[in-house]
Amino acid sequence: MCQDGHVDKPKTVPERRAGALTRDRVVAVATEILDEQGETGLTFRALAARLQTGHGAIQWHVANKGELLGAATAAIVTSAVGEARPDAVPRQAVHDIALGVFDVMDAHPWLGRQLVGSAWEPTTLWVFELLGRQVAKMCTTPTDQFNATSALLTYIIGAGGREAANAGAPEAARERQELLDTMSQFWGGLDPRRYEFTRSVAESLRTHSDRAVFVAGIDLVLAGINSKKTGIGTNI
Amino acid sequence: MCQDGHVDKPKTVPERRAGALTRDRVVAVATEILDEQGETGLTFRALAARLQTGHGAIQWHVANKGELLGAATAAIVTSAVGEARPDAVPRQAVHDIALGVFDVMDAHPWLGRQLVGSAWEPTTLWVFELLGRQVAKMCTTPTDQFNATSALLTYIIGAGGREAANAGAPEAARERQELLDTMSQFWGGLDPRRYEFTRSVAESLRTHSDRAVFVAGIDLVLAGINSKKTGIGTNI
DNA sequence: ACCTGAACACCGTTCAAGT
DNA sequence: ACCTGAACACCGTTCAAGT
Repeated sequence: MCQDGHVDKPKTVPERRAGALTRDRVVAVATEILDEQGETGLTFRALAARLQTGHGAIQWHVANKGELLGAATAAIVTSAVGEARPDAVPRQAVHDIALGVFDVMDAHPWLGRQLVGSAWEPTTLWVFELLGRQVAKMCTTPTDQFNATSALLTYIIGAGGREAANAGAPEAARERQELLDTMSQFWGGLDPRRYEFTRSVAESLRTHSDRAVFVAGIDLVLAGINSKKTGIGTNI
Repeated sequence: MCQDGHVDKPKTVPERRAGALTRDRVVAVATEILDEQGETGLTFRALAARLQTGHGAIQWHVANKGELLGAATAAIVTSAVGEARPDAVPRQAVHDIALGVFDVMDAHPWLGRQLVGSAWEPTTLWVFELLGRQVAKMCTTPTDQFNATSALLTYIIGAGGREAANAGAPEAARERQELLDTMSQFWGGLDPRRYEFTRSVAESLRTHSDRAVFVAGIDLVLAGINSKKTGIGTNI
């Protein structure tokens, strides 16, 4: 297209083609595909097609698919959870961290399963660290701190996994509210003898906000931590 | 081998071969393979080989792999979580349910990922129902009950997913304690400025029991529920 | 009804070969 | 060093054909 005359380009960018193939670019485009088509849509061949190269070339930058998914996960989550504001009270700081992870899991539904599957990868460890600093202000012993932080981490990541499962449900095309209406009606029609509780919360299912329910769970854990500190609620 | 004379067999068992191929048998053998080799080891071909049939035959009984995994999951979990003892206090009953799921996830590491991935399948819904009945004795409004039960379910299933991730870690062959020692040493050697908290709980990691940490998390949520009921701990 | 096995489309990964 | 593309082994699923 462009007529390329003899222009003295500054030698800052030694690119060899329009978009040089770097590991970052591979990961970025992989994230695009993941967001559009989910985990099953991401193949080395689809990735190669979009990057306009052979699929073998990609594997020079990332060894295998697991590494590719891991890198995409790390890039997103790390930038999502920043340092806590130094003046924030522990509860607020934990909210910030938890919701940071939650929102990013909501925006990239494939993230949930990925984070669940990676036990103590650097990304997970960093979230653990950030949560732990706040928990440390609320618990006395290291063991209590370890337990409480583990609980928060397990809950947060578990929520993401379930969010991902919901997003990838049978009819993903259907509207969320329409799906909740159908499910709520199903719950309401269950056998009262076997599903007395589920029936009783059918309306809550219909009107609930995933995010609000998520935060409510965080607050329950935090309240549990706090009640333990004050010595109240230990004998339930 | 056996000489088959004209024996009048009772016509109770119309079996056509030693082990007739039923859906239950397919699921049972699939579970065997899953326990031995994990999710990647379960293929229709491997299953067919062990069942001594063609791999197409299996697909007459179970339509696809998802259904196979779902059936295996349902069979195990349903039998693991029984009805709660009527005389148990809520906390004890929740422990029974939660530990029932945890132990079965621990025995079948592939279960975790499977339960995380199935959002509101009958199996999950049943655990939700059982948990909810106990929570209903501790919370007032349906919304609080819904939120609290969701939190417990998310935590329990999330824990199973992370357990599964740990079991499928790089060197699965290594002993658990050896792996914890290595990890603990790594945590202890982290940069004190970036990982002050993680460093401080390195010893807790080394000596912790997965099951105890799991229960501690359950108790935090329960304490949170209780503190909300008593109106204490709402302002953390 | 239940079972068989060939065939199809697709995948991750490897690797000899290029520049 | 970076990239190419053929080749390999393997998978889930389909389906015409048998009993």
